[in-house]
Amino acid sequence: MDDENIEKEAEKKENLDKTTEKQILSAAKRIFHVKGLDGARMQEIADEAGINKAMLHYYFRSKENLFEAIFNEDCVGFFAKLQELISVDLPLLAKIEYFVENYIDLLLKNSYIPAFILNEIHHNPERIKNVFIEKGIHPGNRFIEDIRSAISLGIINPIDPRQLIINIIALCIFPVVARPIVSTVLNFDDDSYTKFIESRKKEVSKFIINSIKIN
Amino acid sequence: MDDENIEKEAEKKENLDKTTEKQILSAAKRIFHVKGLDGARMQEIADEAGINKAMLHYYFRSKENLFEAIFNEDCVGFFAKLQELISVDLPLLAKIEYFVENYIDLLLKNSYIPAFILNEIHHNPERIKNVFIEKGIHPGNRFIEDIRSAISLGIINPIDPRQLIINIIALCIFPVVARPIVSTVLNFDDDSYTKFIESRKKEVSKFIINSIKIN
DNA sequence: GAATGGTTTAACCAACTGGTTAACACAAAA
DNA sequence: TTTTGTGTTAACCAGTTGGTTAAACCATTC
Repeated sequence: MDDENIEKEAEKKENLDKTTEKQILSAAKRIFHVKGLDGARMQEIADEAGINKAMLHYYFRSKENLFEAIFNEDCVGFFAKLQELISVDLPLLAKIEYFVENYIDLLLKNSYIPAFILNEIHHNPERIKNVFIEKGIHPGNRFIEDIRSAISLGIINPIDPRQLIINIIALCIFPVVARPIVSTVLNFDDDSYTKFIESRKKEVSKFIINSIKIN
Repeated sequence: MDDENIEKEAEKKENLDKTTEKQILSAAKRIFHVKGLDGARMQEIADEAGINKAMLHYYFRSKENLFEAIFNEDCVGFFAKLQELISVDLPLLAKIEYFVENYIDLLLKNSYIPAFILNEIHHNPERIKNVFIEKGIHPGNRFIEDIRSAISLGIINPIDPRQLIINIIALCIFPVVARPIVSTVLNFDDDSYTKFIESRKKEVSKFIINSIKIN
């Protein structure tokens, strides 16, 4: 491969992130995340992507198709990451610490995603089933086994593993999803609220482990 | 007041619950709760109320006005109830038990409200500020004092009272808001999921108190 | 340099949306 | 009985929406 070819390859690779299709997807993501399926306008997405509205239909045929592309990608990415975090090979209590810290971090870096997914599922609960069926995602099972075994080993107090999992996830997600309410009620500005959630990385795992650990 | 008048008064009172305005409000509530502001159609609300679409505008002038009537009523009712629950005169740990049990009960009986409020605030965060400013709602302050005093009395472990409040509310609300996801992931049917949340009335307060109580 | 085929555009369209209007119904007041 | 004001309706309207189309563009192939 001579210099010229190398150059061309590099150029191609650079442009991969800027194909029309990817531009549409990233613009659509930004609009859908903020306005939701019903609130988003195809024209607005086209403007955001800096292209003609007809292009959206050329690449994705319909608004519903474009939306599903975003929604499914977000869901798969989000649940895959969750699955990855709970699959790390650590003893239960350390795993909980690891999970909480990294999950809150993930949430802070993708703060629109949880509310977006929750909203859209609330308006159309069938969607989530499609994602799980088509994409074959089954988070949780591994974690349930870890909890059962920690209970029988006398490491933690008996608890329904499903209740514990819900508790862990609730404590991580809620402050992100309810951010506008909580920060208003507790008089936080944007920056101090982010710090407040940051501090939950330690606080939440302390709170959970205090509750379940046998001394 | 003779018999005839008494009869008329009774009739009036009965019809109070069935005035056109109330019919509109209850129909609009059902539609907005399920479809949200952007997804709801004025025609659909009119059909649901069994009246002409022009009546909606006769009574509420615009979709936004009608929506705000519902949204504000829901918010005020919801936060007022929350405030009532945390204002009961009990020692902290008993208060937490009392709160969790009654709050989860409230959530189960109004299962659309939390997701509805969260969704609409996510699409328009300004809304919540209007509610708090106009209606003068300030939940939480009383509870924060209770927590501080329980810490200094050595009843519970030191914890940022705001963190504890968020934890309590998160543990109650999340399973209701994320119901479609959780019940799909954990393979619940509708009935068993309701029972699962019912059982959290005891589980959650146990979980919290285990975590903070000094033995 | 003509033909090819994927990409892009401006103009267009039918259906829908929130909102208006003018006429009508009807009970209470005059 | 007439008047008046509130409640109600069907028909209508202008603006918006998702979606289409036919022509133009442009790099590649022959």
